Amino acid sequence: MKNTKQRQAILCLLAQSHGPLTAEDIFQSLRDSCPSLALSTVYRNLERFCAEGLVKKESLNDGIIRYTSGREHGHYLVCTECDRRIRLDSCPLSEIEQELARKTGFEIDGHSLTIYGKCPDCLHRGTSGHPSRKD
Amino acid sequence: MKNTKQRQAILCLLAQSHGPLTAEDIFQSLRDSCPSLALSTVYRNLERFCAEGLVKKESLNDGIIRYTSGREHGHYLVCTECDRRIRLDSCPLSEIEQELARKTGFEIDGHSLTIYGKCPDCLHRGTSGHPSRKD
DNA sequence: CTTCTTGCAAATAATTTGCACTCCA
DNA sequence: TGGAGTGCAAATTATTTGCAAGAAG
Repeated sequence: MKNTKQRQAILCLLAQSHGPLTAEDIFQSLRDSCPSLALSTVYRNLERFCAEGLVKKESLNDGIIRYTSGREHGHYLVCTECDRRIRLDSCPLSEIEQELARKTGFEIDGHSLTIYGKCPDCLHRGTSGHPSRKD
Repeated sequence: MKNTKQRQAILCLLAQSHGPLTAEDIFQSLRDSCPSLALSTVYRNLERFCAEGLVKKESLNDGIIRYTSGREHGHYLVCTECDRRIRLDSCPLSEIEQELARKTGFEIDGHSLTIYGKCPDCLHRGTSGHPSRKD
């Protein structure tokens, strides 16, 4: 895989980001540092990075794909009101996966786990809180 | 919420389905039994059902939203080659969620968990197997 | 009747693709 | 220099919306 400014910029941005980013997020963020960058290049490279395992896709049930730096294997507790996220550090699934592989004959590649809820702030604000997120 | 043919048909289909369905899936499946049905009606009702808690959304990282009958709380082991799914019956997360709620003050609403891998058939067929699924 | 729903068509939004040109190795 | 990579614009695909006509309570 060739090394280009665009690829560096995208990977670098993802590595520095604290949460998952959409293709559009990345495109906008790189406007300044890489003005000629095309949105299609972002998509193409993200797809490529996924194939190489450098980056992971996720989609939080709103149909929009978000990408995270590959090392960033993590699970989140996300607030359905304000989208605030808390990273969960423990991953209780490795044993389960081994068991599952034995039972089913699958070769397990990975998993996605997200827990949804309402954060304390949004709870106290009542259910009629401001709509800071679409879904 | 008024009771219409369309709504019955959609809910009924979801209840009988073994796996999550896309809006398009539902639209196609109901072609015969409900010829005048519009795709936008499917979307509108699915959205409505989600709001009422009758149906749940999920998205398997391909950016396409799938819907399942509400009771159908389940987790899947899905093959990344052929999309075959195996339902997992145990859900090891309830304890974890309780712990999490105590620690973070979140009110936990639910979670999504999907485990990815390659099923025995696709493994034996080699990695260059037929592309039966996009992602 | 009156309001909630639907169907249709047109509008968005997200993502992909074709192709000529550019730039890394 | 040659082929992988890019930008642009156009094409798809998924989803949403406006509005007049239809059906449920």
